[in-house]
Amino acid sequence: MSQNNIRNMDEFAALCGISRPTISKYFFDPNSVRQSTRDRIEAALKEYDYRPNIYAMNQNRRLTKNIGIVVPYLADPFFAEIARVIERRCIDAGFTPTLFSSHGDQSQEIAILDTLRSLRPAGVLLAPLGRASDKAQIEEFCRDVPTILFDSNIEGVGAAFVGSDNFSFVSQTVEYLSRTGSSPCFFEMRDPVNPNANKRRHAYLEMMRRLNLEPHLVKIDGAGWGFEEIGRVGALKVLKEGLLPTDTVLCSNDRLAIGFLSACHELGIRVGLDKDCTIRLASHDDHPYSRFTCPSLTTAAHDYEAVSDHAVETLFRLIDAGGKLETREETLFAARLIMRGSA
Amino acid sequence: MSQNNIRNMDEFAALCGISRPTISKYFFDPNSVRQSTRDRIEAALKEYDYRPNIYAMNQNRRLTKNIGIVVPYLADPFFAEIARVIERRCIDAGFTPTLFSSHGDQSQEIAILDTLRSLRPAGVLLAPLGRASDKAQIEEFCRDVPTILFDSNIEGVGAAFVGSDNFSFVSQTVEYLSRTGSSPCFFEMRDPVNPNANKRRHAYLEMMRRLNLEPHLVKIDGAGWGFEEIGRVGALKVLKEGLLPTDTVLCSNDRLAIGFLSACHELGIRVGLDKDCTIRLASHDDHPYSRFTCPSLTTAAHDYEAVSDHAVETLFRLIDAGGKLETREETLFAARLIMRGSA
DNA sequence: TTCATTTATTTACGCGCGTCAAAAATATAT
DNA sequence: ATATATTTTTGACGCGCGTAAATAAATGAA
Repeated sequence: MSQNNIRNMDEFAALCGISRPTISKYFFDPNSVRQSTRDRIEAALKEYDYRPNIYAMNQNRRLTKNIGIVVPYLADPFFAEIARVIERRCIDAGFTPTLFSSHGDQSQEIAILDTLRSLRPAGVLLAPLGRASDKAQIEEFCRDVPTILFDSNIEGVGAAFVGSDNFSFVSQTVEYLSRTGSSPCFFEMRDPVNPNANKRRHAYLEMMRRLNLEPHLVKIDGAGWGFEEIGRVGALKVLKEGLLPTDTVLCSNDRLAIGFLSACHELGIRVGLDKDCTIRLASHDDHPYSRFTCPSLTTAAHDYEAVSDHAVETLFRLIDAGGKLETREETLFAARLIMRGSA
Repeated sequence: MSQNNIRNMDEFAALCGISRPTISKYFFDPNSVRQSTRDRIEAALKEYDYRPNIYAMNQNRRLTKNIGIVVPYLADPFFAEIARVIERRCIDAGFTPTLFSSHGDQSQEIAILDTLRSLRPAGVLLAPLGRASDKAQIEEFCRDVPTILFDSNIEGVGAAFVGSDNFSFVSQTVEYLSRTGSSPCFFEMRDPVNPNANKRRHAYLEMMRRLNLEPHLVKIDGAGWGFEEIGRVGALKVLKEGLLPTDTVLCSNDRLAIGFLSACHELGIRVGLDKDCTIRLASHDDHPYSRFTCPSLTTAAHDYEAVSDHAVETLFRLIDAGGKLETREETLFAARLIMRGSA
């Protein structure tokens, strides 16, 4: 590899002895130039390792190879993991994904949409903040940029939604818990930021009705994205004040459950199925850490791969279709019950 | 806010009745235009909400407002958290950070460096993969782009390094553990990806020497970034085979410790300070989840804020200085011992 | 071989913006 | 009021690249 003095496509074209537009064509699709031309270009590429400026490319392309990925809170390993899988799928398909985190902040989410417009992405995979989102802004963005929503739905917004079927999650955990022991109460935040939480509550109530069991909602206070701490503090209060209506607790999500476990340990309350355990605990999400808690968490697992794959696939279909889909698709994936030590 | 038909700066300038270059100047620094001009521009901004294309801006600016942030593995909450803090600092300082994760993959890390060149960032904050990094490529990148390394050092590469003082971490935990009970063995991966792990081992050996205690290294197998699982499997093996030389275990990092805890629970071994506990466990990093484990982890905490602040600050200084610093600075922050339930 | 047809390449212009040097406007000093 | 110094503004060009239309080359049929 010689000195990498090549600063732009013009210089590289000159070194090849080929006009720049032909080089440009090659980079868009290597098969679109004659084989002999392609060989010459690739020989030159080997010698001087030139790469076109991706942002200059995107400035003028009819359709870029960019994809925007937006998650509400990247410090949540759940989103970190799903982002990782999605990113890989995009790269494998020859796209250039750019990852953004709203960090739980509305103004941040709006700023990201703005940045995304500049990026001129072929498509966007957006997991909105949920309740905290500025619906109107997102709606407007989706009108301009081909967008697939995932994780958290906003009715009628975006070309499609890919997520998990909350009823499937809750029905399996409720059914399992009430079949194998006393019926569960539902442990959740009073004002959940995520719409999935509401769907899960409704699913819980509906399942309890079907099973002819009395439902108990245990609502705890707290705001923000520090769910473990919220769960811990909430559980401490509930446990200390004896407000727990049953010995079986179903948490809305794993992060709350992790906090709940922490509170139990603090109070010397044993959780699980062993003789000396007084509480059974289950939850939803199959958070990356849920198998390492003590005891490990019984939970309903997202089909991470399926959700990621289908979201990406739908986006590619949307891009191929020119940015519009016949009808707005909503795809929900069922959960898989994972029985571990906690219930 | 009227119809947002404004597609570029020209159109916006026409609507203002001001020349485009003046508008451009305004966006670079609102104070650089006359007050009356500024008022007219800002009035127009209110009416038509125009925003310049950030990537087109960066194409030609002498110095952009972009900052690249690269972490080795974003699904690790430690990096997610540090990235979050750094991102915020950059935004607050008027920069546009773009976050990249190498996902533990060398080719991915190299691809990111390539993308970063296209982005023309004013500066880059890079946490390298460590052992898996292509040192030569990173070195070359650092010659072209003002770069601060953080978390994981590469000798002589980059304008500065900001990280944690591993000796401070280990000396505090070793001192505490051996003062309050039997002396610790050191639990770590056989081939750690991260150079900090090596520094920690050396620090452990050195501390044990100083305290005149016999050191014990417990090395476990495993590759990749799934540290919890590696720790769990490794601990299971060690515990089952009775290979643990002492009842006090010091893990190289919290994620391994989380796996260790999980293994103990699986085997019915109680960890902590209570009467019925047979093992004490401590670790390093103050991982976001370490306070929610059961028992909560005694650990040596990074000063996240200080590391983030100083890294960002150093980068700004580097940018102001035109991309070169007098000498390569290495700043290490001391740890803070956090005593919790596990030891 | 010749002419029509297909494919490859080039010319010329555009994208959205930054930036220089020159011109115009304003401020300051006399 | 005039001359000088100091902003502000503008015109012209450039950044690195994409792309339509025009031209040239290669291919194939007769």
